[in-house]
Amino acid sequence: MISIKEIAAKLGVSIATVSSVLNGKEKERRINAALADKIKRFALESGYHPNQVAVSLRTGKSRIIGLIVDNISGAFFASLANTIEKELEKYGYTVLYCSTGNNESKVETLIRILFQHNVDGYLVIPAAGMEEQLSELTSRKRPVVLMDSYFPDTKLPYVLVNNYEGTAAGIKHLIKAGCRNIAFVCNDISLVQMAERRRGFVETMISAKMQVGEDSILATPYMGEKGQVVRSIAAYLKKKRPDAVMFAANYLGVYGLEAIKKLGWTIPSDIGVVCFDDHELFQINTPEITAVKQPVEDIAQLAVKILMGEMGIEKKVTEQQVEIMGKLIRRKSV
Amino acid sequence: MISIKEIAAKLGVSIATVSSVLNGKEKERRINAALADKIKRFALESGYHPNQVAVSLRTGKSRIIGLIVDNISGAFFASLANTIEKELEKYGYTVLYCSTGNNESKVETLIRILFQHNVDGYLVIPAAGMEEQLSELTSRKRPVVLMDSYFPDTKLPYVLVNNYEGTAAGIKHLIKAGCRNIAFVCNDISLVQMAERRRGFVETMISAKMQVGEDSILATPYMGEKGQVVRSIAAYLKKKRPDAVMFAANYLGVYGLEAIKKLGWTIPSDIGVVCFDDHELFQINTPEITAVKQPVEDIAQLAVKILMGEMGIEKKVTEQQVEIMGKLIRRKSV
DNA sequence: ATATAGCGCTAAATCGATTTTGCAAAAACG
DNA sequence: CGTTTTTGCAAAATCGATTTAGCGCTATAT
Repeated sequence: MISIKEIAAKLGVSIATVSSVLNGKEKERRINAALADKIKRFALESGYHPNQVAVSLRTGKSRIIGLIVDNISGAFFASLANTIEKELEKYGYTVLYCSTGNNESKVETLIRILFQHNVDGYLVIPAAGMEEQLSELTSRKRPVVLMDSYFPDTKLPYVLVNNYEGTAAGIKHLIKAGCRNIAFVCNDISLVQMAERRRGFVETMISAKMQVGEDSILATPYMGEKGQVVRSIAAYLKKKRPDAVMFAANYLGVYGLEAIKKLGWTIPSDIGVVCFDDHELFQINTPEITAVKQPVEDIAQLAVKILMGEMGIEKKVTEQQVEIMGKLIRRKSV
Repeated sequence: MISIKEIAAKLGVSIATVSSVLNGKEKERRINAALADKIKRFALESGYHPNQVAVSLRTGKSRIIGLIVDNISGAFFASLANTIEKELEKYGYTVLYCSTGNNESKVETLIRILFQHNVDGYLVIPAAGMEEQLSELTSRKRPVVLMDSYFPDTKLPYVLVNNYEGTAAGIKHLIKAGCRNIAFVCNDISLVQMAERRRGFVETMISAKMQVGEDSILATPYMGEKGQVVRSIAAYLKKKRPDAVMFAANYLGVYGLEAIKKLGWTIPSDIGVVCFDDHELFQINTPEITAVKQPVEDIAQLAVKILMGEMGIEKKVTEQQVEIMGKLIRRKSV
């Protein structure tokens, strides 16, 4: 690995001159064009690439973006990460991926490590307990953009699907199909997005003048073991006997399908099904399951764009707290 | 962010003393215990953490491991990444994840970027075209460990499932269940692992004195569009009419299930099914699909261990090219 | 009597870049 | 011709750490 020092020595000039030329400041520094050319040519031929660590130490920038999620598994994340990486590459940035594994204590360590590596900006799927640290980051001029969820009390930029309208679209679809006794299965996470989906369900039902009460909603524990969740859904459905059900998350939909299978019911004749957030399985299942698909790519793209705006790499995006419409994919389950 | 310089100034000692103490070299450098304590206490109280970029520039180490894959989607990768991150955390290392997106030209750039960030070691799911660069890395004392596949011509360490034995186990399971006309569906990738699975099929069939010929194997194009692959599998099965089929990859299994559904055949009465590599869907499908599960966690753990050995962090692992047995998960499809 | 080793710490070199300042020589000016 | 400006580059400071060499003195060994 050749360094700038060696180039300078080989050409008999100072490292300052080499640095200036290679950073395109030859005009500004009035470097002789012939000399500049010679330096550029030599750098190219010798395969010189600046040591990023040294650059980072001096400039405080790293050309690295931290992507923080609680868990890497899951199609949502996979698709998100792919798009983000693709987008960031356009700007010459690399992704440093970290998962916090639902572990609050790890969050602090993690963010500190990234900060000490001069990570320039952060894309974050928020989890409880990181609010403060993320605000701290922004105040230290390390922009943060949230995805998938947000903190209601902060002004941190975010991009996510419109949970309210998405759920409403699903419910309206069921109503239009003639369902009258609609149930809603969600989990007990106290995050904003779940509350919004719930609100979408309740308000849509009310404004359609349909019956909706406490027993229209099942909130299963989030961290529950799979079998348990399936059983609780089955028990709920058996008691409630709805003619349609909407699941508020894709994993709930998957479990729900198993519950329905266990009950021996047939979709859509015995029960109509819609799920918020799509899942690979829904395309393969018999019958295929109607779902509200999250615009994952749009979310990722916009998040990157906002981040780049904050970092001064791109034109600043003024609308910093954005909800994007999801798309109802009509299949065979209604 | 307080720096070592500020600590030294505040305590009226030299930077070197602070550095020695905080790096646990107080004994070696015979630093006065009282002074050492004072320094440690002050560092703790002031929340000092060394700037990793500066450390990296000086030492040439970064405490970062690069995880290079071609594509982040897919359950295999997700599970792998999770375990790797967990293991590396034990050693105080962070993962820098990068995907090459099946793009040969990106590989070079990517590896160079990582190298310039002083990435200490590499965990790689190999793809064509990275052979040379990875060898280059090892010769520059940046250890590389491969997972999932390997390069037959290099001595790079690797950890992967025993493809031959795994396939053989699946085929034997079918034979034991009474199947006589067994088909094998693989893809046309010219990577070692697929060749091994194929060999596992053919040799097991032969040694069981069962008929096996050209028409026992379907090699579908890898990059094919989903619908096309499904159709080609369906056409093949319809013509061949086997009483059992083994799919050589989980995505082939998923497509295969669709093909079988399209043919209107019932599993396992019309056709027995085994798949190499498990998939979430296989547990949910009716009937559940028997599969040879890759020991993903074991692979990840061992790969990390070998890497740490090469980096001198742990005792060197002598067995550097390892194949781990997969596990046949008996379900309802045979 | 001289050489060596130990003490506890500091000064300075170093990693590889960027950036500010400085300084001759050449050019322009009066 | 003497002075100021401009030109074109070099020297040095800087980022924040690690690490080697050495300071000046005393105690022990040769």
